[in-house]
Amino acid sequence: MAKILIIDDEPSIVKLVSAYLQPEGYEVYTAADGIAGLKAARAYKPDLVVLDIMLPGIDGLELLSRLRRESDVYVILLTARTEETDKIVGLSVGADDYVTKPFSPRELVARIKAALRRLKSGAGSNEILAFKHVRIDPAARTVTVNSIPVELTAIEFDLLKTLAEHHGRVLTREQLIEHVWGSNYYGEMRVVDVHLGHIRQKLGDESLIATVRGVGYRFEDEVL
Amino acid sequence: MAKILIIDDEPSIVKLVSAYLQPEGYEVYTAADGIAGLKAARAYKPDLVVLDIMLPGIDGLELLSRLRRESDVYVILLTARTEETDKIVGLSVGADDYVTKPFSPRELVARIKAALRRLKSGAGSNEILAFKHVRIDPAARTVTVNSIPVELTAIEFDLLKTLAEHHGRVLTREQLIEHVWGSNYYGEMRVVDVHLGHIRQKLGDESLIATVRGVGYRFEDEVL
DNA sequence: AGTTTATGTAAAGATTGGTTAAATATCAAG
DNA sequence: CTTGATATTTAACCAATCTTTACATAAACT
Repeated sequence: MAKILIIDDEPSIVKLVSAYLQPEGYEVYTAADGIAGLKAARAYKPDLVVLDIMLPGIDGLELLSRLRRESDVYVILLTARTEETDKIVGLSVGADDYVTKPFSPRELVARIKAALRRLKSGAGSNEILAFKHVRIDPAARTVTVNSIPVELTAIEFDLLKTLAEHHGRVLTREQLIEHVWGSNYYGEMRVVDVHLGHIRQKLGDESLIATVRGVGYRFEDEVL
Repeated sequence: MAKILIIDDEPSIVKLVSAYLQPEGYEVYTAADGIAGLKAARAYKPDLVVLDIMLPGIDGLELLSRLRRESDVYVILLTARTEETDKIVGLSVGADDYVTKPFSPRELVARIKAALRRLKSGAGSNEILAFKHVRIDPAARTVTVNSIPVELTAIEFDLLKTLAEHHGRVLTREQLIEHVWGSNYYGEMRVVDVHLGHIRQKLGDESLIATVRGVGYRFEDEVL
């Protein structure tokens, strides 16, 4: 999942924010001063940086402007009060959002999520997928076989949609898990088999999903 | 796509903002003073106006108040500092949002997008929504089921309306909150469940709202 | 045949959503 | 400014459902 870098010298804040982010599945990296922050940003290539404006060594704004020279990463600035000047200067230097201390962790997490969602958008299209008698509508999350609606669970739907989006190509269990579960899944690969069994059962003979022994599964879009 | 009018006498700012907006597919019009701005607004009927408060000729606020007499267009005010007075006066005269200079083009673009998104989907249409036995009148904010009026609270109404406007599509709790509560809500997502429970209770079996487990809710417009 | 890989099934475990009730916020009227 | 009515939000519980694991069986390949 997404990588987040927190640059702040107050351990309590770093701890608090990490505690909120990690359970959500984010990879959280931290740095306690500007130099370390810049290095960490280069090393880990985070998707988002939470940056305290008050830092020992390099000042937060200075760090931000340096960061901007080499990266387009989304930066949320943490400012010490509603010092309006901080806000203005911060935004002019290139911050994407800012949160004033004291802040609610919940709000910060919400902003982070919103930002990442916005960044990621454009991933899965919402086009209707139709093959033979199978029709998949991602917007409505409905599936019909011969115009008869079929009820699928969330995972079953995502699995079928992923296969259909890559119709004609074999997808390994790992690839399917990457798409449907995301990269922080550490369970068995065999889950895929079980859910696929359920999909086949529900779609009947028209499931169009072929097994490629030793490799994975393929959604058949044409007769072979 | 959407039409945006920028009214500002500083060519550098006009250029900068245009440069950010045009690649996004917006039709961008510009005007360098108040008179031209008002004319342009009448001629092009933009969906959104970015208006600098400091203008030669007619002052920005004066222009805004004139504009308001004839149009309901969304206006983002560009103010020269964080003069709180500017903000307050601006909003009281009818601006919908404001950005302080110097600003990050990125932020301005984000706000424009957000505003247009909100306009397009939510408050936009005032058409009566009728499905099966449910009839929703956004202008009067009334709902009837089988011609019998049903009393809904503000949030319940907006929630139902939002779902009906996107009938046939699944909306996540986040999307519903974005529409009904706006983008700066940082409370629990489950609040949606509670209000939905109330709506269902009041509308009875005809609520037409389906739960899509693990995803969100969908307003059913046809039998599947 | 023997090995490997996939399928079907069932039961344990985890999530999710409906519901309720209490806490909090909002608003109008006194 | 209080009060009371109403609306909204939070939190908790529980039932329903989904997900995962495990294992037995079946099929495919060597």
